Amino acid sequence: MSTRTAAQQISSATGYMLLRLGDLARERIERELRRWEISGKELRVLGYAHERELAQRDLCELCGMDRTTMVSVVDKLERLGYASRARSDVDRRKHLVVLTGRGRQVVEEALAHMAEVEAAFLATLDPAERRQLNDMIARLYVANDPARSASP
Amino acid sequence: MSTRTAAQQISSATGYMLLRLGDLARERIERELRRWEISGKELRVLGYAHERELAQRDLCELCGMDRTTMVSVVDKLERLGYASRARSDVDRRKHLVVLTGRGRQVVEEALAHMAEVEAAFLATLDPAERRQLNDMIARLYVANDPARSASP
DNA sequence: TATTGTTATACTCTATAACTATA
DNA sequence: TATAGTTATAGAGTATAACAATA
Repeated sequence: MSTRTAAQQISSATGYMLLRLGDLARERIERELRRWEISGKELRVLGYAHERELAQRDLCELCGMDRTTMVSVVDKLERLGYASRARSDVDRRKHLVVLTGRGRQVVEEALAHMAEVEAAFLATLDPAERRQLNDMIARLYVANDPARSASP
Repeated sequence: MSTRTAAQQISSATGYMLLRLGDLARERIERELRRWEISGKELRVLGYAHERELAQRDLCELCGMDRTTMVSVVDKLERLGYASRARSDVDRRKHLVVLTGRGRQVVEEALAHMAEVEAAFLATLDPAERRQLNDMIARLYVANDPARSASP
């Protein structure tokens, strides 16, 4: 039997620490992106729309987002002048999300900044540890992603 | 300049992978706790109340939770028969949260189960890697916790 | 008939403000 | 006057259902 209290068992569990560290990373990312008035979710949409012209429906699949949520995301990106909707000539039901020049600039600035923030976040680890961490996280994600293990 | 697309840069960032892995851990934890009809948040409250009789206000501080949120948590724990409120004799404003026998049983069952789930979650890592991961997560949390760096 | 996008609506989670009772 | 707890309410964030336009 354990000599630790229930609260200690919870606080020291790797799974719970992982969850809390993930929250810390999220909070940091969201805070840093405020200077461009966007959330992490919105940056992800901008990132996918940066290279190719994609319909809202495609962005929903890529970002794992509901189509009604996507409507409000694209509304906001239009309001900020980062993107605009363009009806597809091929299929007029589709609204392609096209980044503006400012939108492209925001993606590039934000990604450069996030790389700096990440370096600061990981500064307590040496380069070898950072590689190990990245590798372990990737393996854990693949091993535990319900989407991958869902009956194919 | 980078040869990777913006979307690739986002997806491969350690910070973002960490955030998503944390979400995966949270989803797994919440799913596994459903068999006792509780959330991770509620298990944390049960865990702290397991050893000592604490007032709702104390539990709020320990769990980083608002007092209005705590009211609904304790309401639910009472409804499930896992805890009950007892007015403090010392300070009759305070409601001590006292676990029932069933509540104690739930804490012990749930913690034992979560240890199994965690082992499965980390199964892709060997024991040395698991220790390294735990150590790195703890260091990253301390280094990046806003609560610790907030002007003392 | 199915799909894309939109709107209106509801639901969950959490926090703010106002209140009661105790100190 | 301040604190512990409660209630009512509001605010994000997201999802469901019904609808319009198009295929």
